[in-house]
Amino acid sequence: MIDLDKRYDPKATEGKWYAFWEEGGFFAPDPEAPGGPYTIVIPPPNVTGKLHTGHGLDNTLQDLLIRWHRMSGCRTLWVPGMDHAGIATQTVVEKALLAEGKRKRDMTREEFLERVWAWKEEKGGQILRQLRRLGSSCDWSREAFTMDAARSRAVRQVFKRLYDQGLLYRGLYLVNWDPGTQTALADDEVEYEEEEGHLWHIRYPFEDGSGHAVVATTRPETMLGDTAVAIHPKDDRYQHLIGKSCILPLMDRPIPFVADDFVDREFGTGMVKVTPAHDPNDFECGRRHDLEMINILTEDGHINENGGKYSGLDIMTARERVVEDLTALGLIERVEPHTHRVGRSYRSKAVVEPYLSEQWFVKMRPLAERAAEAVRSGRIRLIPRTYEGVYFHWLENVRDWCISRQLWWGHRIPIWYRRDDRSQMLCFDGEGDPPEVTADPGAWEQDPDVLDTWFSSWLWPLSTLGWPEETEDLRIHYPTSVLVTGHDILFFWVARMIMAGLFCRDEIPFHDVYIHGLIFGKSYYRMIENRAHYLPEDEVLEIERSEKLPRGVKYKWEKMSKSKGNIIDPSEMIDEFGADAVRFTLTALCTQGRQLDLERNRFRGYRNFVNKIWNAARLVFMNMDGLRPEVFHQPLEDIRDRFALEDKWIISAFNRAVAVAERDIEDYDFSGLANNLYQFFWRQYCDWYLEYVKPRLYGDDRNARETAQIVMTRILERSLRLLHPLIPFVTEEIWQRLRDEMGPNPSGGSLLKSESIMTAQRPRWLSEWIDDNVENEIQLAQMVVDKIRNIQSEVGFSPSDPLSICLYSLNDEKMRLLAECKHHISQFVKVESLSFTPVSSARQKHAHELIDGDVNVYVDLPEELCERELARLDKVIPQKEKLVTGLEKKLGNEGFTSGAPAEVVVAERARLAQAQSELTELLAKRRLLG
RNA sequence: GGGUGGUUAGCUCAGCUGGUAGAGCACUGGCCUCACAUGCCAGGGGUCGUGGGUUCAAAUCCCGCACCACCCA
Repeated sequence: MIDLDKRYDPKATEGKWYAFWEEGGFFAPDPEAPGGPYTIVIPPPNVTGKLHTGHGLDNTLQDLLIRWHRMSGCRTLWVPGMDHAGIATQTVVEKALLAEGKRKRDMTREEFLERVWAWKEEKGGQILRQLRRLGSSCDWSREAFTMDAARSRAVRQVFKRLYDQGLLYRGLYLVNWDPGTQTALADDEVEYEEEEGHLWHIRYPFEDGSGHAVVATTRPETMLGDTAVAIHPKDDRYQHLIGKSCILPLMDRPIPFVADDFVDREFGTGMVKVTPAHDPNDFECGRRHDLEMINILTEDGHINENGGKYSGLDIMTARERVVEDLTALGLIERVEPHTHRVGRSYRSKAVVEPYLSEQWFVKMRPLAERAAEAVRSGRIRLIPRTYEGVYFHWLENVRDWCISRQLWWGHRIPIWYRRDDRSQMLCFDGEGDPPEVTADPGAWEQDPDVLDTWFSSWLWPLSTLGWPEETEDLRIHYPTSVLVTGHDILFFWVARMIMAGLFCRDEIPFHDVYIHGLIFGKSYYRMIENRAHYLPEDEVLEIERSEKLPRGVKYKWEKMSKSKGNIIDPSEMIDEFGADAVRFTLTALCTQGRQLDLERNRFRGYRNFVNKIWNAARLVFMNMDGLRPEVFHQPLEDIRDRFALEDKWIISAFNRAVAVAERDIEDYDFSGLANNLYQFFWRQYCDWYLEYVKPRLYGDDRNARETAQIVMTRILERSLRLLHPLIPFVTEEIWQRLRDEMGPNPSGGSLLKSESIMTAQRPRWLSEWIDDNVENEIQLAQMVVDKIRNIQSEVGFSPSDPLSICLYSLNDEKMRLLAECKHHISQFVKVESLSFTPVSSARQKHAHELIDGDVNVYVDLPEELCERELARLDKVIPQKEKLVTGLEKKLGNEGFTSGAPAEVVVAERARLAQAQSELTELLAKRRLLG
């Protein structure tokens, strides 16, 4: 006999099985697999990253799909890897150096990069170890890194191709400048937030001395670089100013008025100062009007020599000085409080400055058109489809992509300039230096910048499979099957991968894109003086434990962040509840919403589910003795005539569950999948089937006992395989115990044959096993039990009191069925006597229920409980009356009887007839008792 | 300002090819029933954001409004 503990202990099994899988080589694609390839490439986490709940969700879903398809017979590959994360990694290493008292600027580039690599080897990639704990079945032998040799080659090659085709250019452009890390950032790397500031109204005197214009600005110091004042061309107030000029205060420079319809007439005075070198709108305006672009900032965020006497000041000081000086000149008309959106570097948190500089760009238009077409034509599916609109909108308005970064850590731009004539360039995609440079090293220098990290990750589906080499992996596994990711990187990653796939190989990178929501946490706060104060961690834990909200404490759902105290660490959850519970929770959480709200308490509920499975197995194993392997293994078809009603029923229900699960997987309905499997296993298999089966297990009929053993064990085994993609550890643990006991099928079948459940075949459903009649019959028995239990509980029988029950129907078929289900009923309620003869209502006092209008359930009532039954009737009768009147009204409406489809009318008539007879019974009963 | 999604039980969400509502958790009451108290049984709880429209019939389709969230300016 297999002996299981009373409770499932994840700690005792998870590490063991992961090692078993990994050492057994089960993660690699099986070239013998009968099905086609199924491939996922992991969205590469940052090398600096730690596992957060978002990763947990993303990778749980991928592993679920991977395990499902592996068990479905596909040649399945999940490629893992990491991203070198330019800025993030450089920042981390710089901090580590600082702790040793060293600074990057005191080191050579080579020395610094050596340190970064050393850091990467030693500390990087923690997240991949955490993914293992989650059970991720990636093929680690194919682990890729965006900076490794193969991936670097791909980067250089695509750079050169773009360069050769004229899709790369170097230009002066307004980029997002991070003065903290001193690099340009992509648009997506800037986070905007509302901040309190001021709106200064400044007077700019007209050149002819006839008065002044008033412009409003949130950033007065930028006026040092103003080269125009813009007004709306249709603004009647200022028509006379077009073509004139005013004098820029402090700089004493004449600047023209220009008419441009980007001006918002309603905002401020309707006049806008134009600083083309420091504001994106102004930059566009400057281009349109051919304005001078004056850069007033240095790379580290100070005013440069173009700022006159303000040069050398940092931005905030310059702002104060400028305002002081303008005030002294009487040129500040007024100042008002103003909230505006401030962009900050997602990495350094420094305020991002629009900054004019020379950068490399990718021309996006031609790439974008093909990327849009791939989705429009249906070659790539976005799931949910609602994202298509957003995707097209972005591509239609896409701007060129700034790919240079002023960092040391990253792919060095493979461009060499001639020192004496920088317009002469070499682009080289080989290893090391180009031949021209080797021949005359002194004459050339390489571009000092590196490429945006996304410039390597947009190649990810290609480069991880070996591109630009035409490898076997590439041939078999490209295009990949699905990309699973959060909606936050739809643009800067998903869309660009589609572009890269089409550009490099003329092929889409994946067929499906499954886009899930982002996980939000519950943050608790108190309002103090109109400001939200977040609660400290210990107080949050206290609240969540007690599940009571103290007075004055409120909560809201927000993006997880440390300052809000609403982070849930998946590793901690694994420690506390086990990896299976965490995976199941995240799967069940994943509805189609964009915001997925996650509470700690949910993990506990699904931990309980895992434990339920364990205990169901425990029951099965405790009652398996005497079941010989060759009996266990025989095809269910062969013993079909031995099945009891409940055996047919659970087999039918199981097949139905598999069919539903298949549909859920096809639809990427993960929460639906989790819920359906949960319902099947707990509500049907455990609550009903395992109870139905007990009389046979404990009875004397050896043949019946054996049949029960076979069916309950086989359904358990199939359920384990069905559930395995969601909860791999507990299913493997139970399955292996069963396999130890029963061994592989002696006659060569596939049951328990494979070494691990993860390479066993997924259960399939057969329509011939689904039997509506059987399900209806069992449903009747269950309704009888429900009614008796309802009476028992509501009327106040003690559960230990045996009941005298009578079931009666005029319908012979149902009578036969109820008689057949006699042992089912007595299994669920304690029975004194159970008879099937008609009862005279007058014979004695009893509680009564009617099912389907023609099955009577009578329970004999002791005198002292009559009043309780009366109370129950008083509750039920008005409900029934309401139903009857409602239906009568509906059927009395001629519009309904003539307008609605005939079958609907018939069904409603039947419902009414049934409700009426039930009501009559209830009223009669009430008279008798009252 | 533009766009997208949402508003259903105390909470988180299903349901939406139209026929008077479901799950999990939470709550209330009863159970140490021979797998499981990480359990078992029963129960309470919703005029489906709001105002219109289409229809015999609307949570479900159409329009307006309010509020929330996210994305892009």
